[in-house]
Amino acid sequence: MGIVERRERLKKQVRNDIIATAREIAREDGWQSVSIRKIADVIEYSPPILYEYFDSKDKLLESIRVSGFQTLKDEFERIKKLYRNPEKQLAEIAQSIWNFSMEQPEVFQVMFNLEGAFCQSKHVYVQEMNIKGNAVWEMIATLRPKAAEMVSKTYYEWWCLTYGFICITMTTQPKYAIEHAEPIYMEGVRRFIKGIM
Amino acid sequence: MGIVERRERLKKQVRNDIIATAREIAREDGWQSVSIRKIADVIEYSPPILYEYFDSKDKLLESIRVSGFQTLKDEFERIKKLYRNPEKQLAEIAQSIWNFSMEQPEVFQVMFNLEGAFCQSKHVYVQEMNIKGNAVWEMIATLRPKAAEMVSKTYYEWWCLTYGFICITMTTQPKYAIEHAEPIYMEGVRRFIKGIM
DNA sequence: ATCTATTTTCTAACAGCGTTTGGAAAGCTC
DNA sequence: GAGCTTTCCAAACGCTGTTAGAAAATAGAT
Repeated sequence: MGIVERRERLKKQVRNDIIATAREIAREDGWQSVSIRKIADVIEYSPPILYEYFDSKDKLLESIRVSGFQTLKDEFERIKKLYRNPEKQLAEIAQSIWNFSMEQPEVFQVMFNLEGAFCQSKHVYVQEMNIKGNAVWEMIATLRPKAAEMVSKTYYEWWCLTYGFICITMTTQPKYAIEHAEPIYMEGVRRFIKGIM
Repeated sequence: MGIVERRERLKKQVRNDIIATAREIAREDGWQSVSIRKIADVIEYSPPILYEYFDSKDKLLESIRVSGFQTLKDEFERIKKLYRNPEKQLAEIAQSIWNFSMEQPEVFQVMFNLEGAFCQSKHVYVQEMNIKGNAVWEMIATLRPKAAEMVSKTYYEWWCLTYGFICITMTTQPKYAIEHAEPIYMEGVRRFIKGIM
């Protein structure tokens, strides 16, 4: 009686195809030119079918945004377990965010509404940036005992440093210049970590 | 024979109205909901009229982007003349960028394609961020004599610090939290300046 | 003042977008 | 094979940027 299972497998497959296609188009021509109809064309279905899988285009983007944040969070947890030294942990996290944003720029763009990507649901990063149970916040707190408010401030600065660097590099730099920007970023990160110790 | 002059005045007036209306709508409902038809409605003309003033919607946004960069550049020059101390100059510039971005967020959004604003013309900020004749670059160079390449690196870091801070604050922070973020930013700027002296 | 030429303006349309509706087609159960 | 359910899509709605061509308003000349 594998009929139901086969159906569900197929459903999942199509759902993945939709997301993958959206990202492919975005990667090649930018989020601006991602449309329901184009995705439908590629996955060889009619446009209304997409609404069986996502309530709206916005919800489709939201799901990409959510899984982007999840990917990062998983990375953070992995690093947290892998290294004991918070200094090392933070440097590794910085590196992993950079890599993520350069390897999957289209996801990063959706996560922060960059470069023509536009997804309404703010609640995602409001929740994800929250300090409660946040790996980076805890690392900063471990680095040197301080009042929670001070840690939050430093956390905000960290956030602006890393994401700011990436956001600006992504937005203003041509592709060939990106590898040039990376060491500047990592040096800034190291200086930042040294500065708060 | 003031006929031609009157016509040109009127033309200029309408052009300004178009830009002002676009910005108003953007400020209230976001760039996502700025449309040619809505602008036409407000200025009480039919949609095709806008094409007498701008080749396309993109060119309209481009002109807002250009004048945004021009406003900042003028500010920079003003500050450069007003203060002799490059340390003070940089701090003032940081403050003026912050103020600009918080007072005219819709312009800042167009300048960097944030929050659903999307304008194709990259050449604008490629040119504007260029180090040639750039006030900030020169201030950093004056701060401490270094090789030009080192100055450019520091300039890039400055750029990422300020615009990164603003970009992230604008994208992730609710309105009420922005005044809270400003001192963190300015403190970061001061530390940055101290760090490169 | 009238007629013509020019400029200004708008109506109507095109193609594309996200989304919804109604029903056709296919699959499954009995 | 009949009846029921699920899957799917053609067509349409209202929106978008943009263009073509006709209408209206204006300017200059007679």
